[in-house]
Amino acid sequence: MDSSTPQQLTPSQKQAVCHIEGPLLVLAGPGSGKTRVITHRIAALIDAGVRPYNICAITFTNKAAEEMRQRAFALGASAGAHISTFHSLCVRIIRRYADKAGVKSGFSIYDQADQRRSIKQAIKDCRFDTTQFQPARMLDAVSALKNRLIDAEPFNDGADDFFSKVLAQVYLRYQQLLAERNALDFDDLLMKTAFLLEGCADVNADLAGRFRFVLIDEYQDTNHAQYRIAKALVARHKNICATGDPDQSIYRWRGADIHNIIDFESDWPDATVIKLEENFRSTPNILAAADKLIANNRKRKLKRLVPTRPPGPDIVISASDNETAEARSIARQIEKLTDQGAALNDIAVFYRVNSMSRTLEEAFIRAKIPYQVVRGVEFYNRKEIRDVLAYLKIIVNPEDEAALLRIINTPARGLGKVTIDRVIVYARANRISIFEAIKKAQHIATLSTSVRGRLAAFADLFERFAKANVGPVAPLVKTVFEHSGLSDSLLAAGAEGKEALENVDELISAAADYDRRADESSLTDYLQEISLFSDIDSYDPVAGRVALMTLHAAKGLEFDNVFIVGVEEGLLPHERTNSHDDLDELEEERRLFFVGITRAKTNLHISYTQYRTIRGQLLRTIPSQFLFELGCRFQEDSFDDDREDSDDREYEDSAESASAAGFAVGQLVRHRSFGLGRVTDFVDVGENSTVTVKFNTGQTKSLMLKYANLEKV
DNA sequence: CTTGAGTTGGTTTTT
DNA sequence: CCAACTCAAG
Repeated sequence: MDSSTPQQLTPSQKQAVCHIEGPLLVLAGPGSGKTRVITHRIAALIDAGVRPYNICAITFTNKAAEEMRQRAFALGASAGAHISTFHSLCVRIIRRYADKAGVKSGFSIYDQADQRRSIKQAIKDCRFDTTQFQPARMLDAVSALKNRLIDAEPFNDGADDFFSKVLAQVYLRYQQLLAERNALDFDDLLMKTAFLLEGCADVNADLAGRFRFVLIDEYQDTNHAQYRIAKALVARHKNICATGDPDQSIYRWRGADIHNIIDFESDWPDATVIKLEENFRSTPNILAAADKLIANNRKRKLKRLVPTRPPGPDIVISASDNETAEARSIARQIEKLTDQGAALNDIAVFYRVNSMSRTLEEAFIRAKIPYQVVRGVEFYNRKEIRDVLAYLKIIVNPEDEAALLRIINTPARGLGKVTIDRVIVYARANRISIFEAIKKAQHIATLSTSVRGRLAAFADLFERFAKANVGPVAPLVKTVFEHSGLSDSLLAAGAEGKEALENVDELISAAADYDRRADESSLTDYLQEISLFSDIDSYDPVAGRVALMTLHAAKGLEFDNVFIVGVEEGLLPHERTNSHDDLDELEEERRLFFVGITRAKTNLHISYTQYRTIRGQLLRTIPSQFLFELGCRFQEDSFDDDREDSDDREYEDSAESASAAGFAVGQLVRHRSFGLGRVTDFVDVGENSTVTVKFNTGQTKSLMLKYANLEKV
């Protein structure tokens, strides 16, 4: 992604590459060639005689890990260094020391949906009301505790107020449920690993002994658990190299602790700190705006943005009436860019929430602009995919009740709620798993003969799947899909099931990809790998399509042309952040905008609308406070541009009122978007008359009378 | 036991 | 607005 970085390393980059022994913090601003520094450093370590086996590099996403592997390899660093995300590293450690971690190696990794079901179950089991104690809230609380490495028992011991006591019980039960199901959630992966490293001398000796050099990227987004893991890993050799940028910390809400990077120097008193302040990516105007914006944050480590590129085009800030007009306007500008020779790969559109992609997609489809929505987990969240995966999970982990309950009657096979309840009662009474109980269906007195037969057939199905679970994964996925009856039920659904069928085909090809890539295919490994799949992993930078993604997903990327849409109060900063009373949250939203802005190399286009439909309701919106912090002039002609070839009804019927009469200077007028204003100029040239209005918002606009829909007041 | 209509409630960002 | 849930009819 660092294509803009010059060939030669700069002095400070070289310094960061060549520093070998001892703790090192690289404070790297956006576009400073940080990735290059890390890969060069890996190569330099190996040049200096370090065995790749002794190097551990930790990245933020699988994508970044894959890229780093390739880049290090290209620099001549032979394979063998461990390069992965925190979570993948944890899975490997836990699998190796499964006994000590208290799981079986085929453990399931619970994603958000599985976690929700389980916590809800836990709340019910504890006889609490799920409306009073919302599952999502409880899950957040549990997650926060795990991120701080507070396990259920110690938390329970220390719980003194009412809510803590409730939470403690739910937390205990939740952990119990996961243990029964041989499952770990994302936070468990980190917590278990931290406990293994800190509590088991031999595990620690093994890993801290092996990794002589540990490199951690995006250190500003590490949470406390990750911090403790890192600390334990480098305890022996003390060769930690952390890189990051406090100004790009955007994951506070999921436990990231900015103090990890802010306090690095007090944490490691003999640390060397190198700042990479030169920016090789963006034009000076973009950097100036980014710098002015981020200067509004109080909690930061001061760092400059030093431009190295020649000046480029102005940043464009434009307004549209509504999100449809905004999307159309962007489509039009993309067409203009491609006409001028821009590649679609070099164009990206960022937004705050995923739901905003839809309007853009519709506009791009109409304009026939190829695009890709970067949202990887979406695919794995599809019903049909989750169903197939549930079958696969049960093959490696029959105790995974979340998976089992999901598909026991999918497709419908006459095993409804009543039957399942009876099986569960039997299972609990005999202290066996539901899957075991199904196998013993003939002993369950409460069941009819026909139901017993159906349960036996179900158990038999998995008997056969287990036998087929050898070698490559793809053929097994196919077998499961066909023999489970899922295939038939989708075929029976006709046109409705067509898309689902195609998705499953895609899943099978993805599995085949895995088979090709893996040294040794195993279903366990495959399932754990895709559980850790991230949104950005689905991004294909050479696809020849415009990239659409959230601001969060944009981290680490760069594009020649960047559009940031919906920069409005309530959206950015987002209303759910309580940014009114919580300064920290407001600052995080500002950093998010900062990240978006600094992805742009040459053209940056920021837009907001006057009206936006949110959850089906048309709302009046106001420009984000952040816009005024950029120190840029707002483009005043942006509305005209929007409307030029607009085919919206609302503009057409405005023609009558406009043609009715001329406007005198000083006339008070109302515009449906801008509100009240006073006419400062009027050029009467018949049909194409223009009127200049100074609006009460402070903006002055020149408008085509026939489109402006001005109302005399 | 299954299905579909109707209701309710929650509602950002993601490994 | 949408997903998850409830409940009654078949």
